[in-house]
Amino acid sequence: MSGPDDAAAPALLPLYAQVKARLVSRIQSGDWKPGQLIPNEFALAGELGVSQGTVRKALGEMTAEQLLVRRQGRGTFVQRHTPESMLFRFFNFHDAAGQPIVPETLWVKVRKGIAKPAERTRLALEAGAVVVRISRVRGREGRPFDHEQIVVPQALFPGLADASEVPNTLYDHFQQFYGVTATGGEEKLDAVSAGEREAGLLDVAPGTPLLRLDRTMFSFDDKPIEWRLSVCALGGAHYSVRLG
Amino acid sequence: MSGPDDAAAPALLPLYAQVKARLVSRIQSGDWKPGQLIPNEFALAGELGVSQGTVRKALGEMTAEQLLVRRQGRGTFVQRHTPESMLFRFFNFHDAAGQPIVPETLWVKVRKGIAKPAERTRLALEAGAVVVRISRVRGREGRPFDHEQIVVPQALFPGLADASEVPNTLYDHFQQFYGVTATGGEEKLDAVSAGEREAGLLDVAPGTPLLRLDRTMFSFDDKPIEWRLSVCALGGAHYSVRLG
DNA sequence: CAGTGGTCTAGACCACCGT
DNA sequence: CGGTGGTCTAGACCACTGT
Repeated sequence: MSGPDDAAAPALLPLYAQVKARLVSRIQSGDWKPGQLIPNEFALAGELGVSQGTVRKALGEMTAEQLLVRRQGRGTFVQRHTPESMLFRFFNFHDAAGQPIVPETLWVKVRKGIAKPAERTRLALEAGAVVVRISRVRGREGRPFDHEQIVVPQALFPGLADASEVPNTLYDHFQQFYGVTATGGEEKLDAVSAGEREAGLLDVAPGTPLLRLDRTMFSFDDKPIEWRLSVCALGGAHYSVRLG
Repeated sequence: MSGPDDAAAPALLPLYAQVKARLVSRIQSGDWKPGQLIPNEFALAGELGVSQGTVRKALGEMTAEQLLVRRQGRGTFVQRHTPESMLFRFFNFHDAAGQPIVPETLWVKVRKGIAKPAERTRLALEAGAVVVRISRVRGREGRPFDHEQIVVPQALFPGLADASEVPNTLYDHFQQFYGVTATGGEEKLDAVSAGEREAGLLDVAPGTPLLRLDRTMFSFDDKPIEWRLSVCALGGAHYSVRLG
């Protein structure tokens, strides 16, 4: 309606980017919750004092980043993590036939402790910060597939270490119970030999080649929320990457 | 200018998608060559009988797919593969410090032959088709890093098998000399033990864990243009993946 | 300076959805 | 049917580039 500079926005960004930042912060703050229907384009445009096309551009970028889901005829919703959507996005293993692998948890142990230097670096924590460490073995069809060592800041997930059990899929649990949304991550892969301990956990012979994954997961503003070190006995399965 | 249905287009697609298809085909056919400046938005809009905004949407998608490069104040250009851009896009290895690895070719052998069943499947070839097989060892700082077995259809790259030497970076060479542009690919990773032959080629002990990559590369219309099987002795390096 | 892509607006019509 | 997102248009102004 009025003009390009309206409210208290000292930014030097395009209007649509400022609109996007405002909408993202509404999700980040919990003002808009996962699964919730948000106002339509015209309502947002009127409220923010910009045109509908500008709102559309902001919503389009947020949809591309998987923060929103738009459905013609229904409306725009905040993306809600489900076990299925999380596996599809962040679990890249497929079997020999190309079918996605759905892992089960075979064994899990949760501890609490003071963050070690390596953990502080990965999770951007201050000295003395408390972390929750989850060690678990996951499998497919009852056979062990990978051993994961997961570290998260306790401050983000209070009570996680004391819960009676840890859910099989973590990221949807993080979102639903702690309001922490995983938005992306970085993963580093290499190959290692199974030592005595991994061989026992994964039921393979010592020396078996394993795929090792070193993953850091981020939320909004690239804030680290999880560090995960996995070793996998693939047994005919593989890790899939799309190049583009 | 006129309306939504103008020329001979029996499609049931949005206008911008039809525009995009036409523009892609101009690149695919070689009408527009890599590095070339293409007409501006208004010229294309006038020529195709649509509005500038519609052309913009098509160009935007093509830019997102790395088919075009747009530079404010200069114009829109067909994306040109360079050794650097190809490494950045399709070579995901980084050293322990996180720096991208730039490989050299240490050893290479080129042969010609009739496609085997596995090769026919991967490259969608008919029985009796001729393929070129490239076997090479690449390294960093003179030390062997990976052994690649590359298979391409000879029909796409005539004379490649008879060339005096094979360039270190293939995809830019494919584009520049054969007009074949790699647009994307699929990669499957797993871990294996070094056998006698790989151990010798990569200068490691037999049994050393290696990262194996099985890659199929595609051009326009998802047409397969290359199958590549690599085994890598990482030695502190790693394969990087961005999750999102 | 002229030409290009980048942003922003205002309005129209269509396709789809639930009631 | 009314409401939503999806498409398409026409025009304006800005920011950047090279001459």
